[in-house]
Amino acid sequence: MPTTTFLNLAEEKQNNIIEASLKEFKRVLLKDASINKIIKDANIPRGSFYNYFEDINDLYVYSIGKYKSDFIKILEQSLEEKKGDLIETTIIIYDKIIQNWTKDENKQLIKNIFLNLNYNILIKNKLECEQYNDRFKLIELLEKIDKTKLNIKLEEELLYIIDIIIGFIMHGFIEIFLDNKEPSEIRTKIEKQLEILKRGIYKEAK
Amino acid sequence: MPTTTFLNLAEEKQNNIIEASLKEFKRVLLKDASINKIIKDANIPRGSFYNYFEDINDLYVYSIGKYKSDFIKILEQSLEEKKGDLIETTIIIYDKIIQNWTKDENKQLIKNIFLNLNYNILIKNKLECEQYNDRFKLIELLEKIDKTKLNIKLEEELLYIIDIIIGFIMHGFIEIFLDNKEPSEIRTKIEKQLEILKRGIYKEAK
DNA sequence: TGACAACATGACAACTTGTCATATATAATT
DNA sequence: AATTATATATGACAAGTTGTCATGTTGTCA
Repeated sequence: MPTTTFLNLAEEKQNNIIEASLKEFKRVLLKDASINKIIKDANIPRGSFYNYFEDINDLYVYSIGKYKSDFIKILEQSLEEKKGDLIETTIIIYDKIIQNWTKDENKQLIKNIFLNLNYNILIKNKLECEQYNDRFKLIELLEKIDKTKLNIKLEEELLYIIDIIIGFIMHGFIEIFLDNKEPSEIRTKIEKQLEILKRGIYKEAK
Repeated sequence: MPTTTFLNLAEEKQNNIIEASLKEFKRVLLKDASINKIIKDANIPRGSFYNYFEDINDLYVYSIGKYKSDFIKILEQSLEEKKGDLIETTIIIYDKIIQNWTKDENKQLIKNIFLNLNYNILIKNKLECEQYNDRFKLIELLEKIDKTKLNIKLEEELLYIIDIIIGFIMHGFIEIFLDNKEPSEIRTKIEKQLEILKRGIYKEAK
């Protein structure tokens, strides 16, 4: 998390720093990103950087935040649109994200964000979410899911199912950004995976 | 991949280097690992290192290889033992890996391996597998799975299912190594997820 | 023996990061 | 208005990092 010193900065100066960092995170992977380049580009002295952020990971998680909240917005809209149907929502979310991310000039940045994804970053992110109220938002979202169609016994099973679906989508994006697969091909694959999930993998219910 | 120069080295010298690297990979995450520390510890000159490996990632993937093949062995054994039952095999694999990894002095190293996991590394690994015959092994394994119990239409669906199951297990390990959750608790969770997968999530098959 | 290729070596340039003493601005108190 | 306290700015610096490359050294084959 940035320090209050950073947050008290004039908005323009904050933006300069964020923009400079995104430029760097677009250029190279997080592990190779250079604080030097960022501070030179943003025109701030070295010492100031360390007054604002703990280290480059700290800056990264903060700068990338926008893409996370974009994602959550898309999620909310889609659930609404499909009246709580989990599978249909998944497909439409996929389409919207692809539309948002693959076209524009941000593709390189998004690709790097995916490549940077490791459990280290996920944990840092998770802690941050718990500190803030992201968790509450998640619960609100869960309540919008139409459970009447679902074959679940306990509320917690819903969380497991969502985990599985997120896995499908994430894996799909990886293939698009890294293996340069066609979004349409991956869409088909995800649809098939969802079909499997819908009907179950065992012939007779035990 | 190491150069042939490295592979022609006396076995003891090779081992020295691998051991030194594992010591370093145990100490810190890959992104912070120091080639300097490794070459000093293995007592080889700087230039030699670059005669043997392209960079530290190259060395990492190679050094970690043992754990990967351990995993594949456990997989083969377990499938045999459970006569091809996919779900039962999953559970027993989980138990065996936990037994193998959580006790001994390697826990810190394994933890770091998980933390290092990112799609960057996965891709590097994937390319290596394709180059060698790991892919063939996978196909052999697939043939040992008892498909008579499974509700699948096409062979390729089996691959999707396996992806899902690997997701469960990986996620479980993360929680054990990073959130310090109890292996028994995670076991229960994985069993529940498998149950969901078995029966499907939708009430009526479409 | 000579010639060529394969490998070993460590000095070096060109970076990196995080710290810290010092300077400056802003606010609070006398 | 003068003094004190607090917050912020700054850049030189130590201590590290990596990859390269010219120069040795060794081994093999004609």
